[in-house]
Amino acid sequence: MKDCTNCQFNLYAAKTFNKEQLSSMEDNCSGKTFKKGELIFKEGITCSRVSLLKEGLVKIHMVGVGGREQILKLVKAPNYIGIPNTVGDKTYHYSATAIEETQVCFIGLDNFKELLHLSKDFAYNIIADFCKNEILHFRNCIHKTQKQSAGLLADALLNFANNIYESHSFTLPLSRQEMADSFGTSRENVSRMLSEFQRDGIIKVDKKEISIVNIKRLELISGLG
DNA sequence: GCATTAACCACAG
DNA sequence: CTGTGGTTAATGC
Repeated sequence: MKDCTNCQFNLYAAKTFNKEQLSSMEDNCSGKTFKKGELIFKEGITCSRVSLLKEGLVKIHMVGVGGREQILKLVKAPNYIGIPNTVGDKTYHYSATAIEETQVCFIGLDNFKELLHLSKDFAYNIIADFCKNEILHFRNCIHKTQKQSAGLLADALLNFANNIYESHSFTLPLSRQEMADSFGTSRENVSRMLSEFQRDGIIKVDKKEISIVNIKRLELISGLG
C-alpha cells in the first residue's frame, strides 16, 4: 500500500536507503492530512514520533509570557518538524499548526533512530539542517530585538515573497493577529503599517491579498530596521 | 518642549 | 476579524 520510494524525504535526506530499509520505513510511518488551522501537535504533550512535513505550510508557535502567543517560524514542506522534542523529556515544547492544507507523515521514534544509525548521510543531512536553522535563529533573534515593527513587517513580507511563495503577489495565510504574534507587536499596529505601506506605494493590500509594488523600498525599510 | 513609536482601548463594519 | 481614531507612556532630539 504505502510506497516510500518516491517520498521527497528519500531524495532530500535518505536517498541511500536500500529496499529493505525503505520497507521498514513504510511499515512504520503513517500519513495524515491537516486542514488550515488544524493542530498537528501541541505544546505540553508527550512526543513519541517525528513528523515529516510532506506538503503545505505550518506555523511553529509557543505560549509565552502571560499566555501571550508567539509564532516562532513558518515551515514549508518538505521539512522535518518537531525533532528537538524527541530528546530529553520527550515532551513537545512548542506547537505546530497547519496554516494551509498540509500533509504530514509520522514516523516512530525507535524507527527514526534506527534510520539514523543505518545511514550516515541521513544523519548528516539532519545535522546540517539544524546548523542552518540555528544560524537563522541567531539572525532572527537580533532582528527581533533590534528592529522596530516596520522593519519586522517588511522582513515578514519579504519572507513570504522570496522564500515561501516565491512571488511578489500572494495570499497572506495569517490573520493580522497572527502577523502581530510573529514579531511581537499588536494587531492594530500591523493593520496600520500595512495601510501605510500601501499609502506609500510600497505594496497593494486587499484583505489578505498582498502584492509588492516596490520591493526596493521594502528592502530599504527592512535594512534600516 | 516636540516628535516618534507603539501599546491599549473603544467602536464601527 | 479588521481598520481607525484617541490616549498615553517611553525615548530621543
